[in-house]
Amino acid sequence: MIKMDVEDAMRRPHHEVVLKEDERVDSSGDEGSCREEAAAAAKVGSQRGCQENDDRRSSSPQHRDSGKQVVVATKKERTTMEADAKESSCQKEQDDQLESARAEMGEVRKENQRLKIYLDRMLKDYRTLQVQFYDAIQQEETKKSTDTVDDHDQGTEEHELVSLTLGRISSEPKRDGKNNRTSSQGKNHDEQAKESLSLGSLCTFEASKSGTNETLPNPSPENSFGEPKEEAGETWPPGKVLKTMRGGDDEVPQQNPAKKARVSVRARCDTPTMNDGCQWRKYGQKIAKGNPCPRAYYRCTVAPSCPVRKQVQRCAEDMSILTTTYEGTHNHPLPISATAMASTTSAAASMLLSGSSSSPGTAGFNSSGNIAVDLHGLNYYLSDNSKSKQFYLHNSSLSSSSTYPTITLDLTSNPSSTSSHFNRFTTSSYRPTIQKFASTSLNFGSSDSSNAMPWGNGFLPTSGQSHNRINHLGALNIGRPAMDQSNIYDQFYMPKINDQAAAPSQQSLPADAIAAATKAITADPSFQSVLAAALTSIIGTGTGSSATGVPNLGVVNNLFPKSERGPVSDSFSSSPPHGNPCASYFNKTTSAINSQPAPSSMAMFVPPSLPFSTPTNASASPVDKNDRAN
DNA sequence: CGCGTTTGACCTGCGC
DNA sequence: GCGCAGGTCAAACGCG
Repeated sequence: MIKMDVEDAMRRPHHEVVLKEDERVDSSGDEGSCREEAAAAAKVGSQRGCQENDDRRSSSPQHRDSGKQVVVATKKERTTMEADAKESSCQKEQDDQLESARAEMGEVRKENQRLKIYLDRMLKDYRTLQVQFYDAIQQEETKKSTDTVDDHDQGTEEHELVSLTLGRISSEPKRDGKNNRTSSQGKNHDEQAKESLSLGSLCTFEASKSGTNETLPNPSPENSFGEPKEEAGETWPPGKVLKTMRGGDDEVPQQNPAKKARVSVRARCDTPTMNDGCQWRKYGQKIAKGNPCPRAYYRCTVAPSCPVRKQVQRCAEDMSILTTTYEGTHNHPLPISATAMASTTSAAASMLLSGSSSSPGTAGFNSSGNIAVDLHGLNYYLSDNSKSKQFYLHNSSLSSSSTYPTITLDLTSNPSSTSSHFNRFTTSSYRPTIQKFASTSLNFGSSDSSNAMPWGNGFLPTSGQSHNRINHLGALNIGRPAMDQSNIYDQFYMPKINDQAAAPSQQSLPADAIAAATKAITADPSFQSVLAAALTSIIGTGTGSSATGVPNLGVVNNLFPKSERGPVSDSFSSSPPHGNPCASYFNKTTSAINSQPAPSSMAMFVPPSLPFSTPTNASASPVDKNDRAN
């Protein structure tokens, strides 16, 4: 082919050859072919020339005319020059190609820049619209809330509920006009949240929906989660900072020693610890006074300098309840599986601190203790300790943690309140119930492990199905029936992740259910918003990291050595004191936990797990009594 | 042998 | 100042 082209080119005028070669180069994109072609052309040309010369020579003896010899020589030179010219022209073409390629690259870069700008613009617009949208939604909720309260006879408890909602923007004007917030305020929240959490999550306080309609004291920006997260999560008492630094940790210096928030999570969990997606190393264990169950101390090992610690302790009165207390904020990218918990605790800590800034202990909450924190699409329903069993906010003047304001998220769920609260959503139709926490909710209260988040129990081998499926959903219970979640999951993840374990659930879904869910997703703006928020929080933070533990698209899992990203060995594996009622729990193998981390491929794409246990039973025992007894 | 856990000792803060 | 309790350290230990 090259030969034919070259021969053809030889017959053509030079410019034609150039054109032809351009075409070839363009089509093939291979500079080598051009060079090859040029070489071939030169070769052919020279051969022809030689042949011609030979012919001439053969005839030259007969024509010893010097003039003829000059003619022959001229012809020979011409042929050679022709070949050289062709070669040089081809090199020119190569240069041109390079130039054009460079120009093309430049254009592409410019286009990339433009796209980035465009994307930024879109994100901004999206957030703005989201805020506005939720404002509108909240107004609707305000209307409906009255009915909702009537529908549930645990109204009193609801007053005391606090909701931590991950990932949603719930800058809500609340039930009564007092707290109506303008969208601009919502924007502030958004920006603040971005600044403080880098999660794109927003956090606002929701006013009570109760009849008393106690509302937040008109949360000012600094009251509503606006504080830098450093204050929220990474605040350590001076002594602790010193200790940490003494210990060689690269402690983040900007911690505010004045504040140290703790977020305590109570959940039913059969496993020694809840799997929160993070890597922990146990560094101590102590029998705390008043609780025969030892308290275990864990340190985050995802990053050596990570200041986050957690304490794990069984509830003395209900061994199935595990209390996990988090301190600090991760200063490194987190595996997706850990982001939900990290952001939740961070949000809760921020909420607590922001509240305490104005009125220690309860400030920031409305007088009835209602708080809604919106994070990552997860709703946490909490209640104030002083009034409810579900949410415990204590200013630990009563306990050793007196210097640490602690917010407790009770996920043990009281069926009469939380459960029904959630059931409201889990039994709702596909159309999102525009209620207080409708669009996104974490189904902590579900008694059905297949519905519930895979925390804790969800990772037990027996619950592998739900574990894998929900895992991928990134702990997003969109506040719909479980089936919806499955569909959502399926739609978003199944095409990419061929998860065998998810198959059964998928199969169990009627086609029309899928269609309905699809329709709901595409038709319902709130749903879209929620999903968008969730996806944004996951995808939009690919750069990773902030101290709040922004997800890094799961890359983290591959960044660390196996020992660190491998199974978490959280356990009370130590032998409990003889006769210790906690023995059965402490002696439990950690295999369930250790087997929990998703396959690496999964971990890359999937936001697995909020490893809280899912309440199988409702009993809200007094909270961290065990914690504070001492 | 490396890594994580255990566990006694030590440090620190707080109340009396 | 002393004692108590929470929290941390680090050597010893165990497991894979």
